[in-house]
Amino acid sequence: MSTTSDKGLGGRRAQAARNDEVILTAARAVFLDDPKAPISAVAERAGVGISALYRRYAGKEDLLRQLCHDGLRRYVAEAEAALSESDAWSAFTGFLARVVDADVHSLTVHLAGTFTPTEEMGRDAMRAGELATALVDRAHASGRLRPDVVVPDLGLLLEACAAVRVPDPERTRQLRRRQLAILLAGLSAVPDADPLPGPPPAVGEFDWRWRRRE
Amino acid sequence: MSTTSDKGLGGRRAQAARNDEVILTAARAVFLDDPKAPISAVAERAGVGISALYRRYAGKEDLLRQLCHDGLRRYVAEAEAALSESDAWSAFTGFLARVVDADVHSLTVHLAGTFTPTEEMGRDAMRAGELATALVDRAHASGRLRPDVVVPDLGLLLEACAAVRVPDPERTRQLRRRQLAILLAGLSAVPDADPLPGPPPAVGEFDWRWRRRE
DNA sequence: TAACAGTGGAACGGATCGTTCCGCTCTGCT
DNA sequence: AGCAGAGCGGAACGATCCGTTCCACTGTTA
Repeated sequence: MSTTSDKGLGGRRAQAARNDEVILTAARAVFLDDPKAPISAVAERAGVGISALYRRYAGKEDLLRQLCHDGLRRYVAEAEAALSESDAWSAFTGFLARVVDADVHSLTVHLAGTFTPTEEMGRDAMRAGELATALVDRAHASGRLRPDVVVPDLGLLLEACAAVRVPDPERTRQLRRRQLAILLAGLSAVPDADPLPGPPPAVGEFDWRWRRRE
Repeated sequence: MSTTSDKGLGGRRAQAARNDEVILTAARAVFLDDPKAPISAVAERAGVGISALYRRYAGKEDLLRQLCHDGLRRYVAEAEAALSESDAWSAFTGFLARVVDADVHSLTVHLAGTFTPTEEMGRDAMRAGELATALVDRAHASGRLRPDVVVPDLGLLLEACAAVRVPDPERTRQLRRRQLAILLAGLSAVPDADPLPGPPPAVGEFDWRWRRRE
């Protein structure tokens, strides 16, 4: 089919393959910064023309969906990795730190509602929920997590970290780690703590995010 | 000037005076929900025409500035009230709870950058900073606040609470209170705690929010 | 009853954005 | 060598949205 190998440094084909990644990276950066950024901003950031985008994706919605699904898969992968650790508490905290670092929350929740989800995404989201439950259960069993913490509290926690945002990405990461440390300290079991107030968040309370917006 | 008293139930004058409040309330609700909502959404929510808005404000920017300034004044007022309390820790936590409930953070930070600020706002912002410092200092002195917490951490904390958002306002308030409780537990001094990671946030690190955006 | 403050909402002009389209380049096969 | 076409850049188009202006109308005030 070609005289040069598919992965070789050859001309057009390799350039195209490289663009696949360049475009996805640019899209991630741009849409993390502003979920309703124009598609032209992605092309500009990637240093390619608009048609290079439309050759790969049917439209904006398609690109957004892919990005979101990637984030969801990352979440699932990190959760599975964490569940294979032996220490339940460090699995729990390590998982959260990695998810916060990768900005998975912005990729999933903040992009949700801007496209119609696929069935596979639904399945992955369900799997993510199961894994999160397992992680929280194990943390509870270890006695290090305060008992009145429920699974949906994780969503609130991730939202809180994702809300921290400064122009420099690396500095953003540092500040989020600090925020996470405070939250984890607040989530740690202590002997004579006041119970957390209000009805705890329920799983169904955040489904509205996935319904189509605007 | 009028046969009916200015505050009486008389016709047009009273209607206009009532609209002043109705419009401000609607604007607050709308722009809290979406900082870049169109001005027509405010009119619709208030149940008035667009000209009723333009009679009172020179333009969108003017309205946004007023809203933001009101939020800033509320912040200052709550801080002053808190500083007059005797118990430093309950002053600190009570202040945060009231500011979170009033959604002052969304009114100020999230609206900043959409208008050119006035000098008076600059002065009020400076005063707000001084009051926050006093509140944190007193909390430190009481020994209840962990020593490595700095003043700009308050901004991160408020951001984290403002990020919690569900369709129902009252439920949003409850969930934010829960989030605040977790964060305050994390901010409480405990004997053998790991120090908070990373370089602590600095005051100047968040000025960019007040510079004009887009 | 004349003047007018106050109002609703249509209409306008500018800006933005998703998508299409056309002409060009350079590759890879024959 | 030569050609078909994959891949690409970016101008152009049409739709939408939004801030602001404008005008006709209404009830009140003097």
